Order: sequence, then C-alpha cells, then structure tokens
Amino acid sequence: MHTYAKISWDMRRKNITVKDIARKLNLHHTTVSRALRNHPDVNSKTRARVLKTAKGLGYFPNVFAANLRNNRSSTIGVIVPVLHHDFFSSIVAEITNMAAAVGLSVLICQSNENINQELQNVNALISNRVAGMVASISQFSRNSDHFNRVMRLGIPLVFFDRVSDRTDASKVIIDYQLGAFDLVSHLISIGCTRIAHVGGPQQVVPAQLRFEGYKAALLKHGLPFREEYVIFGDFEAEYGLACARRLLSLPQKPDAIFAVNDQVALGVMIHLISEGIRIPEDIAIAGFDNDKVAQFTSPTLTSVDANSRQISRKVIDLLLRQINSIAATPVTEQVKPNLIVRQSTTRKDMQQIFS
Amino acid sequence: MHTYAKISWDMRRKNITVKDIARKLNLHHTTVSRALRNHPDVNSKTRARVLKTAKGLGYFPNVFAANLRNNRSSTIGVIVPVLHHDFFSSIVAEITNMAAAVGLSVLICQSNENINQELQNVNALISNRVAGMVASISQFSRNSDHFNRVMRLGIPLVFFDRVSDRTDASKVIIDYQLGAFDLVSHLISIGCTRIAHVGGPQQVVPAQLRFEGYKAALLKHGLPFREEYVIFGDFEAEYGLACARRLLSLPQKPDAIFAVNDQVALGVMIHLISEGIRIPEDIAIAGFDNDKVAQFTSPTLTSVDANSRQISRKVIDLLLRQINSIAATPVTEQVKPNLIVRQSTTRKDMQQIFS
DNA sequence: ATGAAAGCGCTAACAA
DNA sequence: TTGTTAGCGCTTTCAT
Repeated sequence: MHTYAKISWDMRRKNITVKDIARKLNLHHTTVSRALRNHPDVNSKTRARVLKTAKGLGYFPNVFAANLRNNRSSTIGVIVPVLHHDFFSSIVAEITNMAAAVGLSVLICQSNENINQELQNVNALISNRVAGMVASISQFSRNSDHFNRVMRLGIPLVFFDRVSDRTDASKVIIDYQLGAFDLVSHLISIGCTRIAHVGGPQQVVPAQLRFEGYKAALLKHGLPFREEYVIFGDFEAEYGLACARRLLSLPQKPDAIFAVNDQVALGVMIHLISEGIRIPEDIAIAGFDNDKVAQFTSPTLTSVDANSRQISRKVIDLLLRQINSIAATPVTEQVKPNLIVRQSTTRKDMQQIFS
Repeated sequence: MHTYAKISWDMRRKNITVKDIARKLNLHHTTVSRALRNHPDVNSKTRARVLKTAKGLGYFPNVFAANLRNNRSSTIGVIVPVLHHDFFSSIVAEITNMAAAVGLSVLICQSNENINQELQNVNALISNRVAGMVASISQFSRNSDHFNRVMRLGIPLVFFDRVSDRTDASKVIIDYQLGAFDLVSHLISIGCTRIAHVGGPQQVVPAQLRFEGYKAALLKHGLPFREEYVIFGDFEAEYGLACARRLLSLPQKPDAIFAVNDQVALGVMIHLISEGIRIPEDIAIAGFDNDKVAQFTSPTLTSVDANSRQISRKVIDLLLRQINSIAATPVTEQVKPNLIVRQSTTRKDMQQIFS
C-alpha cells in the first residue's frame, strides 16, 4: 500500500544527544533541551555553558525525535510535473529560498507528467509527514482523487498554475487571459491592425485563456475578429514555422503575429527571417512565457512573463497561513503577468534606434 | 549554532497508528508492524487482514518514529548553487527521479553562491539526518570546512562538477578539457585552420580546462597557437558580442570561433550576423554547455553537452554504494562530455543541405 | 506465529 | 531555575 525505503543509512557513529551534553555538565537533559531552544526558564549562565558544550561536542538536534514528540514537521513537499523547465525550476528555486528563510526544508518530487507517479509522490510526502504541500498537477490529472487523503489528513495544500478543479484547496493561478489581453492591446497601440494568433492545443486551458484574451483585446479596440488569422496546434517551434508559412500565404497578410509561447514565436521568426520579412517593420512578433531565449533572439522577442516570483510568494504565503492555522477556507489568488516589450514589437516611430 | 524551525504544523487529526490497527483486530501492535513490513514470521492470513484494515483506516507509517527507532533515514540532501539553471535543474531532476526509483526522497537546498548559506544548508541536512548528501559547491567555496562535520558524522557525501579540493569525499567531475579538445578537433576536421577562442574568466577552473583542451587540439593537429586569437573574459552574451568585434578587426580574421559557453557564442553569432558574415561559410561557431538555446538559433549552434544524465547516474551510484557501505574509500569519476554537431559548424561540402 | 518489554531522542507537564 | 516522569510511534529483542 505504501513503499518502504529499500535503501537507507545505518548511522556509523553514535550521535551526540542532549543526554551527552547533560552528563558532561552535570545537568538534567531536559534543562539542556530547554537551553538549546531558548526556553525562558533557564539561567543564562547555564544556557551559555550548554551552548558551548553543544558546539564543542558537535551536537545536532535529531529532528526525528523532535518531530515525533511534537507531532509536527518542518518540511514541506513540492510536486511539479518536471523540474527541468524554466518555469518550474524558477518557482521551485524561489519556494525553496522562501521556505529556508522561515526554517522549512523542501522535499522535491516530480510527477514526470505521469498521474501514477503523482500518486506515489503524494504518498511519499504523506509518509514523510510534511507540514504542507505545494503542487502543480500533471497535464492529464483532471482527476485529483489522490489528493483526497491529503485533505482528509488536514495537510495544508496549495496548487499553482496547473491547478486541480477541487474547491477545497487553495490555488494560485496565472491570469493568462489578462496577459494576452495586455499583449494584444500593446500590439494595437503600436499600430497593428491585422493581428494573427498562433494558438496552442485547443483543449489546454492556458492556451484557451490566451485566445480569449486575444479576442477580448480585439473587441475592446474595435478590431474585427478574423477566423483566418487564428490557428490552433501545439507548443513547439516547428509548428510555429509551419503556421508562419500558412499566414504568409493569406491574401491579406497579418501585420503582427501573437504566438502562444516563445518557442512557437521563435519558429515564426525563423520562417519570417528566411523569407526576408523584417521584424517588426513588416510584421511584429510577440510570444508568451518570457523564456530565456526571448532576450537572445535577433530582434529580441516581446513576451509575457508569468511573474514566477509573485506566484512563489503567494504560494508560500497561502501555505504558511494554513500551516499556522490563520486561514482555514480555501482561496484562489490570481497573479497578473507582466508584459515585456522588446524589439520585435517596437513602435514604428521608435524603430530607428534599433537599426 | 543551528536554526530551529520557527514554523511548523500541529497535526490537526490524530493519526492512525499500528496500535489502532492492532486494537481493531485484537492483535498486538508488534504483529501489525511485522505484517506491514512483510516480516516472514507472520501468518499470511493475519497479514492480509492487517493490510486490509490498514488500508481501510487510511494508515500511513510515521517515518519519524521509524527513523528514530532505526536511526536511519530514507532521505538524501542535494545542495546546488542555484536551481534555476539549465545544468543544475537537469541534474537535480535526474537525481530526484533516480532516488525515487529506489525509495529515497530528496531534500533540496540552494546556496545561492553564498558560502554562509551553504553552511546553513549543510547543518539543516545534518539535522534532518539525511542518509547521504550530494553537493556542487558555490563559486567561492574553495574552503570546504563546513563539510568536515559531514565527514566526521560518516554521512556519505558526493561532490559533482563544482567539487571541493578535499580528498576524503567522492567526486564526479566533467572532463571539460576533453570536451574542448574534441570540439576543436572537430573544427579542424571540417577544414578550419584559424580557430579563435573566446574564453571565460581566467581564474575559473572549468574555463581554464576548456582553454587547455583548445591548446591541446591545436598542438595535436599541428596548428599554431596564436595569442591574438584568444580572449579571456566572462560568461555573458554581451561579452561575446564585444569579442567578436575585436576578432573581426584582426588583419587575419579567424575562420572559426570557439566560445567558452553558448551564451557567449550567441553574442558572437549576433554580431557576425549583423555584420553580414555567414555562419558557418565564412566563420564557423561553436559553444559549450549545450544550452537549450543552441537548438533554436539560426543556424543551430554546435556545442558540447556535459552529459547530465551520466553525471547524475554516477553521483547516485557512488552515493548508494556509500550508503550501503559497499564502498568506503573516496573515488573521483570523470564524465566525458558529448560533442553535439549542429549547423554552425557544418562541413563545407555538406552545407548545401541546410541552405 | 504472536505477545511483552524496552528504548530510539526529544519535550511538555508537573514537581521540587 | 532545575529535575522527574512520561510518552510520541515504531521496531528489535526476547519470551511464549
């Protein structure tokens, strides 16, 4: 029903304990324990002696004993689909730092987009008695039953980005629609009127939201929505290349292309450049996700940053509030992404400075 | 001397224990414990009943109690300078997967290139009684005294890439020199004879090793080493741009440029393209690190992959051997990087297929 | 095959 | 201010 570690470490050396310190100082080990934890009821001179000998003996508190005794833990668990991905690695990095700042350790798990592994991760974290969990679910985990027991055990849980549809957990989501809206509004503001959208898979929510934001911006600014300017597909560069070709074959070419992400935008750019089309003079290009590549393309690529710092901040805040029982009711917070304007969408009247 | 968690989780619910299961089945809790761990001395019928009730009650073993009792743990700790970095995030990702496969959990720590934080990480991991540690030290940690206590406690320790100079710990290092040698040999094999090197900071070992490999390859193939073809600086794209300018101003321009990493190579490429120089027809370009961008540049960029999978594999193997006391003496293993040939160094006679 | 006893290291409650 | 007692949940003896 649950996995036991097949491998473990038999400690070679007897560890120093509070009793060792106590013996050395002719004190009772409880006094030592109190001294170590800055309990007020302890003579400052005694405390000093305890701290000194503890250091001298190379004492390290045994968290297992403390956690067992206190029935608590100072570890949180984080589950992500993959770690080797710009977005997730920066979120995990930030969460780890923020957790460390308040004395929490972080157990990291990857589902590898596999719902079964996600279940295993959940079980492992429960067995590790984590103080709380943070999760971004795998692409195919519409069903989130494996988190039921987390809730049932009362373990604080916060989803982010790829959230489950359950209503009993807190969530931090990214307002992709707003991001797309801002981006397309920006394209309009620099004078584009025929804005095409190279969208992602139609059934994927973040892709849908970007499309919604695109439509909303057109509507808001009185531009017509044109079927022929919208293509749905995937998240890869090759696909962007193919779409660019298709868009260029239209009788009335677009004057801007908004790609569902930076990889696709890159594909689009490569095709346009190979066709001798100037960016942004002939066609402006914008991506999404603010991938590291966006700063290194030529021209540099306008994109939308998901604001991972703010996401991490909100995730940790929500989690800590739950851990400290400040908040019991689940809340959903939205993070507003940031538009990052770069050369690929420079205003017509500013273009000379980049030439 | 060490930090105590300021924040923790008071478990709301009484957890199900072996005693709860025992009570329900009129058994002794030790029998239940045995059944749960597939101890041979237990009636298979009894075991079945135990397993069933355990599942029914939603039992999860308390690892704190087990670990305290057994004086062992099934968690390993990983310390990296930063997580938000292609190389480290892929290593951590792979280590996490490999660890999970053998039932080990992973505690992740970042030093943020700060030696003080590195010390804190070490202490936190010791307090968490990790079964072993994996570390890539911060750029400025030439001194590795903070790992002394890890060794003294007999905690298995494996360094990788950024290794400490201590002789009592196992290490997995990357043969950067060989990687550079292979790369430059490749450049020579496609007909380049005037190969420039845009190097990294002169005091950084991996940069030195690449330079050594560069020189060795020239020597091996009877090409002259020319001072004016070598520049030392940093790891950023801007620097590559500046160096490219400088190299182009030489009376005899190079016909190939080997950059210390892909970011720098990117800077070089951007400058060359802006000058109308064709890659690789006029000048071939090669980077190092096999950054994700290398696949998306135009032309795609030849690079050297550090082989993170193999590094992770070796790190985990070494660690597990130590954890299982198979190996006591520290060993140092070298990983051979892989040359990834792409369009930026295509042979003269093959170039047409990419046009 | 099962039960009883003991203890891992720590800390809260109570006593002195 | 310090010491005593007890127990967190588990597993390893040893006894039945």
